[in-house]
Amino acid sequence: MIRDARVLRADFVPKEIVHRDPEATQLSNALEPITRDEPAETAFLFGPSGTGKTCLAKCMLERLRREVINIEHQYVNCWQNYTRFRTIYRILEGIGQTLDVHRQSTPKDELLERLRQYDGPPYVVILDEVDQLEDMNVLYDLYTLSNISMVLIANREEELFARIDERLASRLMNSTRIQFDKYGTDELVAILQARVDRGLAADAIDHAQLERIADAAAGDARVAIGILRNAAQQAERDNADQITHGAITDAIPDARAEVQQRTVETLTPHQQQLYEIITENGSIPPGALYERYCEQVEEPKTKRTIRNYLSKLCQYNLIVADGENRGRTYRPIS
DNA sequence: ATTCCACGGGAAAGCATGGACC
DNA sequence: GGTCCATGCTTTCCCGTGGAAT
Repeated sequence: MIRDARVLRADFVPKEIVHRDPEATQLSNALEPITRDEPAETAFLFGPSGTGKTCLAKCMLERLRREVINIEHQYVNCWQNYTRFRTIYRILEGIGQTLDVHRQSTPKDELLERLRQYDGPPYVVILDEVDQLEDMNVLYDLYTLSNISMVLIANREEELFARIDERLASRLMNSTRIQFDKYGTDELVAILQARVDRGLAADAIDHAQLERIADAAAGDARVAIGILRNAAQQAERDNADQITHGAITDAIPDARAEVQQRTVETLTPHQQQLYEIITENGSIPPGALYERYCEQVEEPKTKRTIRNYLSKLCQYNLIVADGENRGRTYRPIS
């Protein structure tokens, strides 16, 4: 049934990107100066999740690396590396400069200094989920490094630029901004088909079934591929050589929940407790929430800390805060 | 008008980590 | 080994702001 499990993974980067030609061309144009040994234009990729931003960025850089012999690149997920230090650390890692960087020998900006002294082949950095950075000033620092080019990925342009300060924003005026829209059903089917061809046995699944998956995924390729993967794994467990209708039906809620579940697991126990209280109640005002939390937890943190947690949960799209100040309530994301 | 509650920025304290030095 | 120390990160404390309830 499953011939190549890798292509069913969400983070698999195909050689050819399906249905993103205009976007690919724009990105390619932004990166093109590199082939002349000049710094690339800063490129922004905006769009909802599962629209191929990360995939396209990785794919294009891979291609560029094949064409231009000499180029370094590094992918940094700012969700996991949201502090200034970690972001820069990861970037240094991409050029193997971290080995002897240790806390003690790292006065303030030794890290950035090292990047500045970098003197190798053109270096392109992909900063994914860049809106998760706690301090956008890193972008300014990175921008001032002429030997490093950036591809920045985020969901919403306005929200990101609202957090970028004036001087950086004005310098980014001439950057390339590429908008990604949700996939249509046909496009999703084509994406799924490509994975099926490479990853599954022939006849494992038919066109109508792919359409059904595509519909359920509502324009999100990551979800679509997740459904396909779960259904295929189910079929494999059942020793079936075809994916059944039932397997798909079962896989749909799983795939949606999976993304959220993974996020929840990255939270601390206290944060998870808060999230649990909120999901159990559906909607709850801050006062009651804090009370419940104190009841359920051995050594409760301060209210202020809980506010920090809550805003983190909001950022992670696990909960929403309705209303301002006094009238605020928290509820789980639907 | 006053009190109450919550928000969120900033400073400071606390905690864990891992090299330096003995 | 043991102690010291700089650093990054988390948590707490302090406080100004602002809307809602009294």
